[in-house]
Amino acid sequence: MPELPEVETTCRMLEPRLRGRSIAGVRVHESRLRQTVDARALGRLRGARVEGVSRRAKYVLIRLNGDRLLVVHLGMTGHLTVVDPSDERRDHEHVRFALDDGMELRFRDPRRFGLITTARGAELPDHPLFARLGVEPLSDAFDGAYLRALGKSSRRAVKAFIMDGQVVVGVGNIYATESLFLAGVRPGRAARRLTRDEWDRLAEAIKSTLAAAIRQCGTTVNSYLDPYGEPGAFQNSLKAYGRTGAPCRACGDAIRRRVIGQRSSFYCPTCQR
DNA sequence: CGGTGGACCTGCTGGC
DNA sequence: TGCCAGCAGGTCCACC
Repeated sequence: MPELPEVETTCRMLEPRLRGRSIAGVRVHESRLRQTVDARALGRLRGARVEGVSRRAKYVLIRLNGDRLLVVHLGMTGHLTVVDPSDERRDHEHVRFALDDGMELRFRDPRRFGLITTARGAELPDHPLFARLGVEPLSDAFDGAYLRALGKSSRRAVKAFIMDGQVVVGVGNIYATESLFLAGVRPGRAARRLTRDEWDRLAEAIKSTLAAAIRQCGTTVNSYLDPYGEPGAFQNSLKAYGRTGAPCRACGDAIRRRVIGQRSSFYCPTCQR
């Protein structure tokens, strides 16, 4: 499900429900996620107080007192919610945290591509999950010059290049597809063939697409739901993703589908060069 | 070294 | 109705 806008939405909605709360108990029902869940490490968080909720790449960082972090990655189908403990536990609700206000934070993930672990804030820069991550696309460090510096000698398809988390984080299949449409660049172009102008347009397209999707609380094409159980709205604004054969909203030509790097890609053969 | 292909999972959809 | 193939928002690792 989740790319940067969905993770950002999840963080923003969790923050007011978690900040100031303490963890009263932890239950792990299924530990076989992307990484095996360390139930003892999670259990040591009992008594910890939530200071805030933030995001790095597609990781949710629940910041706790004492420089501790509860780190959650939603994978493809992960979901965090705060519910009443009397709500019947659903299939695939793998971890539950009792909170001191009587509510419960639950992590649900049918495909189990997500992960949930602990870390120290100070160690994040050297942490194996975080050490090699690229720049945040909404930061000033990310622009056309940055993309070009890394991509100008790469033979990879530009779509695979911008989905590489060591280059820029948070850009998954939907937003890579939409950003390339907005920039007018075909997804299969070799990165090193892009012009300076195209790199500039692509960086700006990534920023504006992600920002617009955050304003719409993310994209729900399959299963994504925010912590209140509500879908996003950006699926109504998609111009290319999932629109095989449908008319391009700009020129009317039929949108095409092509697989690049084992991922479905969609583009307009007229608007994208 | 850069780049690709497969692996990890469950669930849904569409065709027969 | 049942069965099967193909598809799904992510990441990691082995291999060329």
